[in-house]
Amino acid sequence: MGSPIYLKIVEDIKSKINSGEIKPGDMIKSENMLCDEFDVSRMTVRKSLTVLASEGYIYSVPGKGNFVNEPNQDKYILYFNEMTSLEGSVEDTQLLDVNIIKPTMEIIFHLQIPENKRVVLIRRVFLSDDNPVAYDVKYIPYYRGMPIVEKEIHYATFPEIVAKKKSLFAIHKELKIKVQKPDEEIQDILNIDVTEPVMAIEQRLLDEGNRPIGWGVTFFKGDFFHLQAVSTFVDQGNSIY
Amino acid sequence: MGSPIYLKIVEDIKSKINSGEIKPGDMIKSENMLCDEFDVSRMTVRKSLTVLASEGYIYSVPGKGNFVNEPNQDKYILYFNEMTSLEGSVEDTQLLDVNIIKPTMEIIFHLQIPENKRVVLIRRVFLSDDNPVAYDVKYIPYYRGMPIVEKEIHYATFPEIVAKKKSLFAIHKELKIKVQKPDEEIQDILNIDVTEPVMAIEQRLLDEGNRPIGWGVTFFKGDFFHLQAVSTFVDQGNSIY
DNA sequence: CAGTGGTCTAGACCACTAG
DNA sequence: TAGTGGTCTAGACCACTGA
Repeated sequence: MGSPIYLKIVEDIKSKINSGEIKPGDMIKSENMLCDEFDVSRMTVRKSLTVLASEGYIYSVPGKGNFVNEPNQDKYILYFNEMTSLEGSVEDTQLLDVNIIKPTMEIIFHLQIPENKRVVLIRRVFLSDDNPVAYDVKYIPYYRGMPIVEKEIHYATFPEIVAKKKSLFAIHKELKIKVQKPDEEIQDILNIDVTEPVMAIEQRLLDEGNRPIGWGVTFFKGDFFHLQAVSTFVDQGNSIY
Repeated sequence: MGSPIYLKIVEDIKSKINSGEIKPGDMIKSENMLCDEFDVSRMTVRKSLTVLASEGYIYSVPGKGNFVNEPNQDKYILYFNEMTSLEGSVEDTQLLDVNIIKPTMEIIFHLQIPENKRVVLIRRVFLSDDNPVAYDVKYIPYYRGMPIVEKEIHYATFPEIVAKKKSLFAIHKELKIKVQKPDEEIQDILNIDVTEPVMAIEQRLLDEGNRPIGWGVTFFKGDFFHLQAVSTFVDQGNSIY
């Protein structure tokens, strides 16, 4: 009962959408009509419509009206973190090496750097019960004076490694998720045979200007790993707060 | 230029956050102070703060102030659709069978139904160049008069199958993504041997009241499948529109 | 208590769309 | 031209936090 008027309007319109009374593509009542219907000022109605729009229910076209959105069926929220996404989580991390190398063509492509530019290579193994469960390879463009402190790299996630000073807000990330038959190197490191499938998660980090600042792949032993995702368009309990 | 004042305020605060001038946990200027600073009314300032909050940059605590959020490092947007996520996309679908069956314990668990309730089983194979690339199994609680029309099921996605009449807005979905060694049935259907890894994507559909209304798994041949995800917290070009 | 954010009003002017 | 949404104002009252 204590809930504000604008939320009542939000609920009213949501229920009309959920029940199918108004369908995707339909125009909803105009703002002025809603003002009359609920006997409120236009700003209050607009507050409601802002909420509905930010939750993806409607969109507005200036000069025409507000319209019901197509539900975005294929959109999910995914949580991923190479350090914590493992079942039972990682107990220890083993830093295989940190090296400054000449980039391969693949690395040049992914980091979009000149051929003569050097690259920092970081290789780690994640352990659970003293058994290797993931193998992690990362490439970062090298610049003079870069602080490559083993201790810092040991337990850091990729964005943390790259963004020593930058605000993490500015970093854009892309994941590519694949299954893979382990090659000999991976079989060796993860102590598995060729029939054990591996989840390969490729991470690309980009700065504000969409310039690559890091690229890497983490190979997870299949039986120690899964991802979960949930659809958007969840009525988040009308989270007051 | 032509851009409204409230967007200038948004940009100003965003740049202070991105540059690190104000950091996660910091309180930003109070609304009244921002009114003075930009010489605008409070509603205009609040419009700006609403935008920043909806994009995840800030949150507000009544009686205290507005605070900079921790960037949600681990959150990604994932797009998935069992019919279109395959490389080169599916050219054809083969409906193996549609049956009404007695549920196994696993199905009872996932659909949260009584033991004596019957379940509709749908099995499909997705083909590309006449080769099987995915095997799809779905379970839906059976109710009398349910229209199980083979033609409809042939090319439909899971939510479409379940939500014949309901609005798709009301459906909540969960995905579980795993790699898997193919068992003999899958080897047979996808025409692969045990060394070929398989991506298993489990889908759970829930209605408005979080009651399960569908459960299923799609097994993708590894070399024909990958997923992509991008970080949230993207400055979506300040999409005016 | 003074200060904060949350809600709401009753106006205003603008640019856009469509008949 | 009438109707739509987009922006903005200058107030108001409220509940809440902290000194």
